[in-house]
Amino acid sequence: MLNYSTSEENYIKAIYRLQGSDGTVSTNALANALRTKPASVTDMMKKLKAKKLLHYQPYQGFRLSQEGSRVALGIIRRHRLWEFFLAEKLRFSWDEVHEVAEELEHVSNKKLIDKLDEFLGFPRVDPHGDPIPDASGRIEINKRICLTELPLLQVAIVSNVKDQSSPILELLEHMKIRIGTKLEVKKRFGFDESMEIKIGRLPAVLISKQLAENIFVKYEG
Amino acid sequence: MLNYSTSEENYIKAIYRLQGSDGTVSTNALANALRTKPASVTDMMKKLKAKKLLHYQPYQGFRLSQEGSRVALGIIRRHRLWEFFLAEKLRFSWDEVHEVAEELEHVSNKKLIDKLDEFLGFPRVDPHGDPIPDASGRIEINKRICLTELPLLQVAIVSNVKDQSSPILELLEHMKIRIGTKLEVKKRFGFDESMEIKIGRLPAVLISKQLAENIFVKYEG
DNA sequence: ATTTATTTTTAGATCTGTCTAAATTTATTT
DNA sequence: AAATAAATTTAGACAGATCTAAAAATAAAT
Ligand SMILES: [Mn+2]
Ligand SMILES: [Mn+2]
Ligand SMILES: [Mn+2]
Ligand SMILES: [Mn+2]
Repeated sequence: MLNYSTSEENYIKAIYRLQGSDGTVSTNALANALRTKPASVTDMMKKLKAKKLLHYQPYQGFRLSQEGSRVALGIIRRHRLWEFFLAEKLRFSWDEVHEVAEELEHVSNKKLIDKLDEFLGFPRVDPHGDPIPDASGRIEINKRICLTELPLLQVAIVSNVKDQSSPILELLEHMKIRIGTKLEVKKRFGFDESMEIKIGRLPAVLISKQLAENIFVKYEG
Repeated sequence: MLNYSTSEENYIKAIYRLQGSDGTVSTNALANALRTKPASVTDMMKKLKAKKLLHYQPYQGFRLSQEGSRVALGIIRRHRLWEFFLAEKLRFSWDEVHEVAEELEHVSNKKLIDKLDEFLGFPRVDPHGDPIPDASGRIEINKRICLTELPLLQVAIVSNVKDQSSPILELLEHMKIRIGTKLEVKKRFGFDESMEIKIGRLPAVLISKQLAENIFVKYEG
């Protein structure tokens, strides 16, 4: 269990996110995600390769090694547990937690995190609906579908929101849509790809294509 | 409200501690406290002077400016609030909190700390009995005296323990002495400067000079 | 298959924080 | 008051992380 610098951790986490379920990540994509320059990425890739955290051949992109993925899941665990703590215990709103967790995630004391997990009651998802890896790095990969693909009249539960910024939160709160909300799509309109949805017994409302694209749902409770 | 690096913050905090109530701190003393080298201290002092955080003339030692003290109190506030959180909410023991707080203290988000303070119920002292500065940097300077100077038969309350390591905790727990414990000194023995103390209605016990020197008490409740 | 455009890497610089070894200043002794 | 000792600063080096500008490799277009 070596320790990695804040910078190394930010690179590892970004690669994990970009590579999805086993893709390869390019220098430019990573530089863009981290708001840094391609030359800096190449430098860091050499360092992380030397530490055996990723596979990398010059010009061929990179992907995390098994150890790299393990490290990434540890960072994501810390990030999401802190987000849960901030939202649940300190009453931060949904769009404020990410920024603070971005710093707290780098305090990597195993006991701290495991005790925090226990204190929080072993939460399964963070305030954005993203799953929290457990102490051994296991993460539940529940199959979510985008609201744009949910069959008509099929009841589903909001499990996740892609964009996690302040403006979308404002809209979702106004629409009374949050993680865990049950809803169904009544009708889709081809003209602007807007759709009419019904939440519980509330009157049906219309939501835009842009909003629907950011809402992910799952079946059952 | 500028932001300072972890390194700068560690220097500022150490100077604050060493200078006590307005003394001047020497290069060697600071190097020793931070387990670094005198040359590194001189380098950093130049930087902190340029940022107007301290007064410093070469060869003449240094002391924090008003702004430097303000920054120091902010760091101490964060440190002690996290220590309280770790002990009270995550059930860390007394000697474990410091190390973790040493890292958490550098996450300097004002809202995070003020919300944490509120969540914890605005605690006045950390798990070692040290006072916690409030949101505006005020800190209560309660006059504590060392157990070695407490007059005989004078009841007092344990308010603070100087050494905060694991071995002293073990001994204090065995003796049933903790922050808030009421006790009085029954007798002092010149031979080894040990003393007999009485805690509440428990039978009197003997404690060593070394232990007494690390216990600080205050009068009244 | 060349040429052109894009992506990626290298070369060289800068900034922070640290170190060792040498020089300088201040304090202490004789 | 000199000489010696101790404390402090300077000089020069190095590692981590970043950048700009130039070179090299790969991909796309003609
Ligand atoms: Mn981060
Ligand atoms: Mn999240
Ligand atoms: Mn620290
Ligand atoms: Mn403390």
